[in-house]
Amino acid sequence: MPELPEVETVRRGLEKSILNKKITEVIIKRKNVVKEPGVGQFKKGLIGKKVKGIIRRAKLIIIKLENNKYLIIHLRIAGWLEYGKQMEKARVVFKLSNEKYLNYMDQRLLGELRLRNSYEDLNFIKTLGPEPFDINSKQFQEIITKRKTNIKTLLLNQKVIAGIGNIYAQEALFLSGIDPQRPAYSLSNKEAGSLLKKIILVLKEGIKYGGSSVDTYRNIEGSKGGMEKRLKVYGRENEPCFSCGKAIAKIALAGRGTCFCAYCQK
DNA sequence: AATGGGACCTGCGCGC
DNA sequence: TGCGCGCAGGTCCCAT
Repeated sequence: MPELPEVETVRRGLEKSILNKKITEVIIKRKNVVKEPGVGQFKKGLIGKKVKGIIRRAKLIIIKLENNKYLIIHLRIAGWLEYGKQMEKARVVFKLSNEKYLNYMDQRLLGELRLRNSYEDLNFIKTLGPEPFDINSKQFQEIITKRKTNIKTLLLNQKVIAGIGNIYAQEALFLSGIDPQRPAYSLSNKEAGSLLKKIILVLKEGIKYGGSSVDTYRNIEGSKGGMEKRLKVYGRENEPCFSCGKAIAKIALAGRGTCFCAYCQK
């Protein structure tokens, strides 16, 4: 799924659905998705515990429990969480004290669940860059203008800036009129400032419309997002640019599909 | 130090 | 219809 807006949408949904509910049962159908601890300890640490908080950091959902343990969920590419009835295709099911279920769905089995005593010390989290909302344009300039990689690939590097993925990177670059292939250091201060503004704008728009359901992503209620209809370049190869009308191009950067308008983005 | 490619998985759509 | 291939919202590991 799941880039920052989708994960934030999930976080808000969880806050409404499972906060202060107790986990009464954990059914693990695919034990490989539970990365730590072992499935026995995983269940034992969760069953009978009340949910005390839902945190998002980058693309991670962090569920705080009353025993001060944290359930850390990374949805990776195809994961989502669905609340309500128990689902047949769920990989892990959490039964709650109100007789409802939280289903961990993940067609491709690339997602990860962890139960830990803390989350800040998880290596991935420790090495994350700042949230886009937490930096100003000067800090953003300092981050990107030292780097040689193309700007689009840099935006996907979670250690540089956290939460942006392949959809929103392409959208932000289109909105700021910057060619995704440009070396990061070649951006002027003005361009860097504009890019950060557009990143924040598009992420906020994504949150406002409940995320993008390009493929498997669903919100807590199992519904699609509304943002996928508002995307300007992602998934629009050969379709007309909304600004100039010429065909949207698609190239690969660091192995990832990248759509952009070669006329509007310089 | 930083970059690119492959690996991890499954399922879908496309062309032949 | 059936099959093989390429591709998919993310991140890690390894060789260079």
